[in-house]
Amino acid sequence: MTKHVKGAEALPLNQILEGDCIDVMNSLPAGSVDLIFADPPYNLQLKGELHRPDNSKVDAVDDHWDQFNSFRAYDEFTTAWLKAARRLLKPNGAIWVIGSYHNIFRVGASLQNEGFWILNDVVWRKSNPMPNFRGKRFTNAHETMIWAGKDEASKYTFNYEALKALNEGIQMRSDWVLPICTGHERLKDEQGDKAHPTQKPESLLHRVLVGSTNPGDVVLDPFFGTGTTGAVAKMLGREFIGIEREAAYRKVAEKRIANVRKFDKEALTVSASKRAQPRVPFGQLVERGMLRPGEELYSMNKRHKAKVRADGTLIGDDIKGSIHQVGAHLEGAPSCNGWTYWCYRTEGKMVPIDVLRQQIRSEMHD
Amino acid sequence: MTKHVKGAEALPLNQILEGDCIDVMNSLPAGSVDLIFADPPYNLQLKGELHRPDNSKVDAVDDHWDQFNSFRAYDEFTTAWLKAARRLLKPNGAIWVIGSYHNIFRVGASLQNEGFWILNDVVWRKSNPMPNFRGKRFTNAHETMIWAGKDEASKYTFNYEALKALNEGIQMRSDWVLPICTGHERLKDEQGDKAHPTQKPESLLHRVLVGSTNPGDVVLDPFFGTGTTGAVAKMLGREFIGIEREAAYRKVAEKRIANVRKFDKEALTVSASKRAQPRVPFGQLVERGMLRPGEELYSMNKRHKAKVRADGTLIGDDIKGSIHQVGAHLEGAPSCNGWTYWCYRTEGKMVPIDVLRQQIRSEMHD
DNA sequence: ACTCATGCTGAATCTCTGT
DNA sequence: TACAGAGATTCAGCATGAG
Repeated sequence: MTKHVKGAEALPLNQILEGDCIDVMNSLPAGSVDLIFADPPYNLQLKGELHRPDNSKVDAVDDHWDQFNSFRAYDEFTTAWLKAARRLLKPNGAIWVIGSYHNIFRVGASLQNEGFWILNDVVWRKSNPMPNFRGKRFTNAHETMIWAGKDEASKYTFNYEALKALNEGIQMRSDWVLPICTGHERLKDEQGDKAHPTQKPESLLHRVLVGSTNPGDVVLDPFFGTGTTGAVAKMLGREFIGIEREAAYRKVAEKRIANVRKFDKEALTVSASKRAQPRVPFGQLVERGMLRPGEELYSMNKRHKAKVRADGTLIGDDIKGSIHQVGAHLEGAPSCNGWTYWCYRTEGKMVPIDVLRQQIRSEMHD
Repeated sequence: MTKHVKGAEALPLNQILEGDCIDVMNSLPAGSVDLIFADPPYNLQLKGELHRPDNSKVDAVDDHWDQFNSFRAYDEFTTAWLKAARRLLKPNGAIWVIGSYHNIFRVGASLQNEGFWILNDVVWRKSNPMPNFRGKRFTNAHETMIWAGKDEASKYTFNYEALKALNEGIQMRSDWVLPICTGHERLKDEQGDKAHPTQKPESLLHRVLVGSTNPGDVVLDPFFGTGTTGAVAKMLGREFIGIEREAAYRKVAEKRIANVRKFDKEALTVSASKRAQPRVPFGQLVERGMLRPGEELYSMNKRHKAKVRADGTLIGDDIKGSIHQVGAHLEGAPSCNGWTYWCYRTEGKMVPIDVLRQQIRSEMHD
């Protein structure tokens, strides 16, 4: 356990800071965190946790009024920690918040009110939920996570290809089927009771962190509890900052994280997006003699052809321009990826020109 | 189409009332309705056009009724119709509201503020959602419904046994897998285009009405559209009241409901659908910690090995990809079932990874 | 009659960089 | 900061028509 650092210069990485999360967050430098994962409390009875600015006492009131007041207190608490969290985020940072129907609607509305931009709501579908014993409602078999950018303009991190790979080649959906935290993973205290009432499974954080951070990113969890976020961040080679008020939770989390080993570097390399690959202008294929000026290219569907010019543009029957422009014009389409649209002839076969680009890229890695 | 009745004495049953839903609701007698099902505008805030990778244009929901100037304007609208709706409910009445992440958090918070008591949030998991075409977010594969009683004391209707029967003898959960409305069920206008941009599937309303109403109950839908609520209510022997502003939608709904026949009693017994073996992506074994990134897998014939990566892909000597791709490449085969090809080492023995998949599947049936 | 290939569509807040 | 241009991007289900 480490006291948090006063002053804005140093970021206390891979530590669990002690104290109230709003105070601690306000003591850290603005714009320094890549991702926040938050599992806020939603026990409306514990008004002490709820940070009402005025400690005004509510008169004896009917249930409805009292309920309204506890919602209002919860909203004030939510708004306060969200403001502090948003200040900490880098411009392209993002936040995840998890909750149930008791609090998630208030959290979501507050997120929007504070200027966060919701990207998805993601449903954690529990494969082994507790049944509804009295048979009066549906089995409460899911929790809701909200993923939001710092603002509408944020260029948030989204490792599309890695998530698609995790899902065996199909784009990852907004509903995730994962078991609740049980067995060996569930931390126990010295009496053998569960150390924390709502410990989240590491599988959930694995998917969140693989999907929305890169290795080396700073991940902050203002309601750290027994440290699932920190443990998974360490495994995945991300830096974490935890904040937790309760000494008992901090103690369990410290021990837990000390026992975690980071995965191999090789294992952490994740399927990369094409967007991250170096850009190769089409003209290079001509300069390098892979294609010759005057050579003809054919569209995938074989309905069109065009000639390569020395400057790396194409000329068709009634159009000249880039590989993309000519393709789009010929197809009457708003846009066209010329790399996959055009083929050249070699050894009697038609081969997409993207193969030549791949060749150049692989040479660049040598 | 019938004009709504002025005066509080008579309830206009099984009719579609014309006009703004708040005005019409306020003209009906208080405390007269058992259930409200509401599918309000989602306030999507779409900006530009969106094209599929094949360049076809997505038919966006850009209707005038979905336009609001601000969150505040949307909140005022929501609060107003919820107040009118709550007045109409009998003391033991309940409400369902459906929405997406664009609006559901604001709707949920307003419900709580107005004194409704949330019973469950229910997730409609779409079996065939529209993908995310640009690869920038998760597939938006679900919508959220909130089920709430008029107040905390309401003795709401919940047909536990009927729902359990619908679910092959297992308690109904808060996540429902149902397909979107397509094919013959999707209503068309005279031009053959979809009659309504957001028609809901009858299966969804079937489950809502079987679960939370009794035969003869009065069900009100203030955003009636093309009348799915009315059609299913009629089939199930419930009374409905619809409210709809747009004449075109009312016309389609009238015709639709006229063609609906109430089910025979036997027909209400739903045939059990055979459950397919759920697909388990290999990545889940990694997320769940059954295999660790960096761990080595061995081929059945022990001639090859490969390392697990954090995104659920494998990396071999000169190849990376899915368990199937890497297996096929190493064997020089056109395809390979990675589940039976790869083994992991545990307690000195080699065990096929398919054993781990079976473990996950058995958990899913609990 | 049956299979297979092709085409269309669904509540969607859906790009990034250089000039 | 607005604009232009490069270039990256899809799953399930149903309808239609060819073989």
